[in-house]
Amino acid sequence: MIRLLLADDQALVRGAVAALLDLEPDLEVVAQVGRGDEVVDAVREHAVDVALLDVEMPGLDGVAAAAALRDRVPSCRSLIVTTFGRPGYLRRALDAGASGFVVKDTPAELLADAVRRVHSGLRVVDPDLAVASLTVGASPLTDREAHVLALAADGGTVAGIAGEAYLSEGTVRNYLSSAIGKTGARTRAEAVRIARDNGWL
Amino acid sequence: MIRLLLADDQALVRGAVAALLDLEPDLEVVAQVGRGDEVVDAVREHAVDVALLDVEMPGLDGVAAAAALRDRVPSCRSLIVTTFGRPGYLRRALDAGASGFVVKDTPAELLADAVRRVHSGLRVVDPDLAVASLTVGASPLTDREAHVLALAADGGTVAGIAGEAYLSEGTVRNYLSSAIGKTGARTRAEAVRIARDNGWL
DNA sequence: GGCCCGGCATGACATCCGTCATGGGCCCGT
DNA sequence: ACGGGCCCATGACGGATGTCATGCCGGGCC
Repeated sequence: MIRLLLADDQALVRGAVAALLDLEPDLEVVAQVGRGDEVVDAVREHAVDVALLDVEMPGLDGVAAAAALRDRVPSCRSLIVTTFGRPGYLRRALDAGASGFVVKDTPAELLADAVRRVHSGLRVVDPDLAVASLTVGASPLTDREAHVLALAADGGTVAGIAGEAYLSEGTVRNYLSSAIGKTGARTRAEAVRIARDNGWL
Repeated sequence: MIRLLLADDQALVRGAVAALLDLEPDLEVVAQVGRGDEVVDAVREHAVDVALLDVEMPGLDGVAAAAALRDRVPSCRSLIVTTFGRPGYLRRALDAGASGFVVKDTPAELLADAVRRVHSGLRVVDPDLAVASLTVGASPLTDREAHVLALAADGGTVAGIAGEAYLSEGTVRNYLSSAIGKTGARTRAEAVRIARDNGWL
């Protein structure tokens, strides 16, 4: 009997996936959480074998939760199950010690198999996404560039970003210009979009 | 026996919700589609009583699918089930003849009840969202303003937007300026974000 | 020790953007 | 018929933005 934890901020999806996996005779959902920072405690308490983690979650995102599990509960394997198949997500997930990466586009029948494979020590990776990840490559952005770009994401002005980041306005503009150049964008907003789509945020 | 259709672009979610609802003795999922423009045909073919529609779908969005159902298969009721609880979505969904509106944050146990209520002719609306919808009000944006703002969403330059919309650059700037003013934003990017969050796209 | 890269900053410049005034055409309600 | 709202456009102005050159500091790496 494989003991599972579900982490997803959407209660409906959580419950539905639980119903789906409980149909399998060898799988058992023993815990559900809606926040990333509740994962480690729940995994410990319920002796979880495999944790299914969404990426977009409040508190702690799924990739960070996978890293926390690797460090603090190494007996539990992580399977990332996410809406967005962004190349950067896959890379970071594997770096964080996740054993698998599945997008929510995949047919429901394959999820149980993915869980079993992860539990048996195999790696499960969406093949299309693996190719995309190799094609796109790692993020060309520097830490500060990514940070400033993230601050620019909600549409603030340069002065506002400079205030939030405790930087000079000129420096902010330099970072933005650099990020625009590296992403091949023509506007700061386009750079934000490209970086988002690639998972470089 | 209530006959259901599921429309969601994420196959995994579709299958999971189907598993969840098939647990109920009086509910039966008889069709699943991944595109909005396949809804009407599937509803007709399988004599569906209630259609569960996601908003974000390729082909035709869930709200438009609900409107199509109202016009062409009035015997079938629509229940919008969506990720984003945006006030404008609710308003447009009700205008399109949907009988219910549920966000994916709600507990899984309530979904079956929502389906039953919709089937019996009642309206089901998330109460928090109803309040937000009244507070926020309808979109202050004009058709063209919304259109131009949507084109600006992916970070293009004014010239690019003007080209796509067959408008003068000055006109584009006027519409953007007007949209910025109406949304209370300080930047075009911020106006895009606000309009998105409110479902004014 | 030299070299490169990243973080941080300043200054200057051309361009783009947001705003405002103004005008014309169209349709709708009264 | 008049007013008002939306659609489309032009022109001008100030400020914001993107780019470039340049500089200083610190930490790896050969």
